[in-house]
Amino acid sequence: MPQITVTVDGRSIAAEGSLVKDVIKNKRAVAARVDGTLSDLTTPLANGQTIETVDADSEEGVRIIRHSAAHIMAEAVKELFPDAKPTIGPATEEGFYYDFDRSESFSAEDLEKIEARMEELIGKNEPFTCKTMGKDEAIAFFKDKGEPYKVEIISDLGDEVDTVTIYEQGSFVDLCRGPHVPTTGHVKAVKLLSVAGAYWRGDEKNKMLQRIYGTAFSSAKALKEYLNFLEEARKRDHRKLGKELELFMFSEDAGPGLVIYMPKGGKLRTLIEDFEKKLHFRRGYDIVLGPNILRGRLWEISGHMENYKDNMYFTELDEQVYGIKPMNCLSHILIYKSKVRSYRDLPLRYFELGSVTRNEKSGVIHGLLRTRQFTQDDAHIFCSPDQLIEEITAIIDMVAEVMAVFGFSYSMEISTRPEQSMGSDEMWEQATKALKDALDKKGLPYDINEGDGAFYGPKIDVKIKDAIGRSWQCATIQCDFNLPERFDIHYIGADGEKHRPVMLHRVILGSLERFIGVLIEHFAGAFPVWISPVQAVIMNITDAQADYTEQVAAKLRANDVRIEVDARNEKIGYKIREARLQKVPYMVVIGDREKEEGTITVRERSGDQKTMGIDDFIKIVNDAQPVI
RNA sequence: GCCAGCGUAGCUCAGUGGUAGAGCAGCUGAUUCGUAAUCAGCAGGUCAAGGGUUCAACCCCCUUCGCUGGCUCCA
Repeated sequence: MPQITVTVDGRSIAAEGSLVKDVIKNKRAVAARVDGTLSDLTTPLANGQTIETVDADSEEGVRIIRHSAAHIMAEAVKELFPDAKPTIGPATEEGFYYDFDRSESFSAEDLEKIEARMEELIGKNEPFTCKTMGKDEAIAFFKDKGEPYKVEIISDLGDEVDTVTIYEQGSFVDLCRGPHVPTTGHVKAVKLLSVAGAYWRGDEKNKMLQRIYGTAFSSAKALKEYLNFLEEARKRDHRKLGKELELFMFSEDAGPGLVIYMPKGGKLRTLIEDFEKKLHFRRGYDIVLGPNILRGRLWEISGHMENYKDNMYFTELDEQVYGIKPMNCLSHILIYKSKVRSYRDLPLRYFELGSVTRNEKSGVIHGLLRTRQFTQDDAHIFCSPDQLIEEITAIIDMVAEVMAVFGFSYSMEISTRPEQSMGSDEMWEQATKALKDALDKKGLPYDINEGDGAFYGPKIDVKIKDAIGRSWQCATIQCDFNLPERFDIHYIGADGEKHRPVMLHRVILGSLERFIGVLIEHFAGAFPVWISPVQAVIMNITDAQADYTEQVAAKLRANDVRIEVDARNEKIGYKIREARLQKVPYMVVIGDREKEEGTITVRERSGDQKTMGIDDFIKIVNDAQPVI
């Protein structure tokens, strides 16, 4: 064997051995990057290669572990349920899944059995081996094994592909690009999580398969951390907290996906709305209000009938069709059209806390995060083309400002033209470019999300990140050259000629329902003082302080502090416990000492407390209001 | 909409083919107490709804509604 030299993790060495694993010292390596390509450790070495170790704990390493775990699961499933036909089984952000075609579905007990079998297979430390096969040979191979889905996948590969790789471990063979961990024993911690239906190739016209979700990690500790995270997420679930904190409810009698705000939720939402109204007035927006139903004809013009009809509800009045609005733009356009506009009037910014109604499929409804009726903090900006970038950047600034107030970090992406859409390619290009230019000008990074724009224009989506690292879509900025044309709106330019304005559709919080749901989970129900429905519970130690407690309460109320009084004949510990469970920011304790001194004792959520004058406390609460 | 699971008191949950239970919350009384649950008593349910099987159904079967986890879709 000739002597060869390779570069391993930046160090040039003479290779001893013939495989990648022979030159890697790292015991936790699960795979390697060979000249930049992810490869198995069993890949043969060649002279001059650059090899980088992929450690089990790295992001790529964990992904490979999960992918291998999916194969191990498929092996276990095939052993226990020979009739199950494997389809695909990739790693995902947080774990892996494998889809099977099987007439019966998997039960929770089946999952336990499969998981137990997986543990055994991992214990056997079976090697993963990779083979290359010609396409026709592979098709014959999987046909012979009775695996039609694999045959379909291979058959659909383009003509430029003439070989495929297959991986084998134990009794299981799968079509797979790899790479995989060297042996099953490298999957140190695995857990099956749930079963779900999933369409073959994600198309609802196709057959429904059985998907098993699981996750795997490089260590038992990492798995435990993940399970703790799931537990934490469950504790923060806004549906649970919404009930416990009496913020909102749903009623079987009212219908699914229809939020009913209870007094505390109503207060919370009103506070957010008040904040937004003030914010928008200050940023040069006008507040407008449109009707909830508009003539069908108008939705024809806008293109909704053609592109959005499935999401809309319709009603009939005086034998005429009316569409219940799924978006707020139409009345705003009508306001624009209500008189001749001059270039001097632009930009016009119309803001509406508009309730929209959309026909969401029954299966997608989810608490406040996905409802059939919700209220957007919506605005439409009509401007001249040369004002466009400036307006977009102003919105981006506003998003930054608002997210800072609520304490969210965020990232952005641009969504481009979807299949179902209207308008010319030039318009779309122009609109997409405007969005990109605005972000570039601000020097902000963004991803591209191909084909995910609105039917009338591309958009910038803002994904906010919550306290436990999950991201949520809230703000969106959409650039629209289409509706101005469809509604034939214009302004008179300095040249005395008619010009077409551009329209920006934008929301900052998005759906107030969704945003409130996210807020609940982000803060785990312990809202910042300024939006807490109840800012303080005033509690007396005994009846002896009842009069003074009422005086304190009256003064706080008179100074806009949102309080509740707990004057029940209960021990102070009991009152504190309840207020804590309700996540109230401040508890105001009043005993004989406070009564004599004319003070109050303010206890924070943290348990810290301080005796102070009533005015001091009023100042603390009022100072919690964000400055905008 | 599709696949799977679930639906018992206001809430969290036990329960069995033979006419339904606990804790908390609620109500009443006692206790007047300094930082996460004072004690006692009382009351509370067409077991999601409708149909079927059975001598008998909360339990088994069917249908509908709702919820949960996914798929598809999306603010």
